[in-house]
Amino acid sequence: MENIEIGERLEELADLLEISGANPFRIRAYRNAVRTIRGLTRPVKQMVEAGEDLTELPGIGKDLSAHIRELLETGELELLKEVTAEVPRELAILTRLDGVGPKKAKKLWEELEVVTVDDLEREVEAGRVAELSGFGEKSATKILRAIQDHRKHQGRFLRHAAIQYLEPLLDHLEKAKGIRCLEVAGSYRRGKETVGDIDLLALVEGEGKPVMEHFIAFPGVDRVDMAGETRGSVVLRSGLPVDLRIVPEESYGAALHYFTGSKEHNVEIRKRAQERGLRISEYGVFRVAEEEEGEEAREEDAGGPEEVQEAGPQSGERLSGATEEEVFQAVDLPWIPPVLRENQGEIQAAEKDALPELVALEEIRGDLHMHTTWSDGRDSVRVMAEACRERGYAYMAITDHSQAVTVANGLTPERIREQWKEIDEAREAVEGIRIYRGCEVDILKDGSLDLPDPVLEELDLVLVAVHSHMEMDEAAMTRRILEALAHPLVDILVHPTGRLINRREPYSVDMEAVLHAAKEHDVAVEMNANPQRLDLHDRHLFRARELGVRVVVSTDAHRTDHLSFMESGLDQARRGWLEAGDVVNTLGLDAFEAWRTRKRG
DNA sequence: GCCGTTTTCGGCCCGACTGTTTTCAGTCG
Repeated sequence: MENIEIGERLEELADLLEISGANPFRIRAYRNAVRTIRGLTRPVKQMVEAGEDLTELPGIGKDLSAHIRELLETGELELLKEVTAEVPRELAILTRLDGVGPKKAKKLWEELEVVTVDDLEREVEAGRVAELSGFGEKSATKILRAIQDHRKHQGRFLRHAAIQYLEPLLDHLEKAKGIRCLEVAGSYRRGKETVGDIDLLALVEGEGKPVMEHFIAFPGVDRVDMAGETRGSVVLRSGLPVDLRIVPEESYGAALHYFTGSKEHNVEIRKRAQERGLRISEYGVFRVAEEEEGEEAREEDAGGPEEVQEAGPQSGERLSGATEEEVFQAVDLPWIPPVLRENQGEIQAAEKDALPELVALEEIRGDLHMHTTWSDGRDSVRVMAEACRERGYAYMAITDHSQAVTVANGLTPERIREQWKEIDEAREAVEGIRIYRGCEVDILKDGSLDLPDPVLEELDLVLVAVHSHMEMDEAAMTRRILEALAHPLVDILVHPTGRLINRREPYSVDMEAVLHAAKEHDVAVEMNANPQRLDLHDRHLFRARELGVRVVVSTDAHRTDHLSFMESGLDQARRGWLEAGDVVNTLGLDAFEAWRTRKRG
């Protein structure tokens, strides 16, 4: 069983325990464990086989370690069976609906025997939900809307798409009176490949209310979910939910940190604050007042009308919070880049002053994956070369498809030789950039390559990829790819998992084995920057780095404007903690030339 | 259920907003 599946089972367990009313802290413990499992770069299975003690992992103690072992050994979990005997499994799905949490799901089930989303819709329409105590007309309407949203919008938004929907709103908001600063926080700022919603932060001078009114008056707003003094929430016509938070100057850094998240990172930071007698909220960093610490006990003891200072959000002595640096400083840490804030080791690394120096766009010296009119690209070799030179690259590779990819007009040995003439012409015409003859060679079903060795030998750079028979089982697919990696002329494995975000799942392949093979055969793996792909995933990149596998960040451009995908690719690379030294195409021309010819005598 | 410069008990991040309530529970991020 893989980490993902272990995480799913434990999460389901947590959901169901929550509905059944278990101790909230116990539930939190399960969720913490799920996070730990999901954040691991190695299969738990492997750790257990190697005799490692799982209780060494954060948030995993005796019980959870036993649960995980049970899942690995039997594929099942006794506790989960016991809980599902009491609470139907499907109820966990209901809590994914906006506005429906564990308490409401339980009530709907107990009072109306609602189990599925369809049941719920029927009961709402029959008017029975509105009659339940604790519910009402508004709740019922909200649930109905949540059901529609749930059906319409299963997946998250591609980051790339979200910013396009968002830009007109940003233009609109900047015209609001009193706005001094506007920033996108949330998972967008952390560089995530997809976003569920957009969190906007506005620094406002004076009253926040007019800004909130301006926000909800944006013509592209489809509906307003809420609009308070400091927080508002709308859904745009594109379906993109947008939250706006309005904060004063002295809180700006604390708010930016808080609304950037991740939630898990924030929890850790706040725990650290607590250990230091501080309280961090979106308002700033505060020293916890004496009265506050002993508050509970005092209330019980005295019980009188005595005036006790309210423990409001801004009580206690404000220490800082205007900048993010101040927030980190309060808990004795250096500023941590947003892309790392996932509580996956960045806090420990920051403590030891060992944060990575993340790879930057200025360090990229070439793009090694792109298509032209010779296969399925829009632009000619020469036009692509000029565009790459325009970006300041020192080198580039033309890598059209090979013959097996017929839908993309892949190149036969004869046609690729013709293409080389055109590449020669471009070399003459476009100065100041080295143009390599490459090819994205198909990995055939049996793991052999789609072009004969004599052709491969004449290429400057050999990329390999899977484009067909993606339904193979994991063992077969892994064998197929390992076979290709072992070929002595292969340089780069491109889009290694084949996923298309929200559209096609990765093919089943043992990525751990692939990365080990890449290391063994000195093959680089690609971070494909196409926004639909972003393949490899950040966890795999992290693992590649751990194993010392080289990574290439390339765009897979099919036209000149796709060359700008490099930016999104680097976001993903940074989320995988990559430094320039991990990325082959940061090498200068000479060093890259040395790498490129490492296998070519 | 986990964890420990509070170490085997007693804690566990913090606040906004809504709807259904008469002072707050539930949900969300």
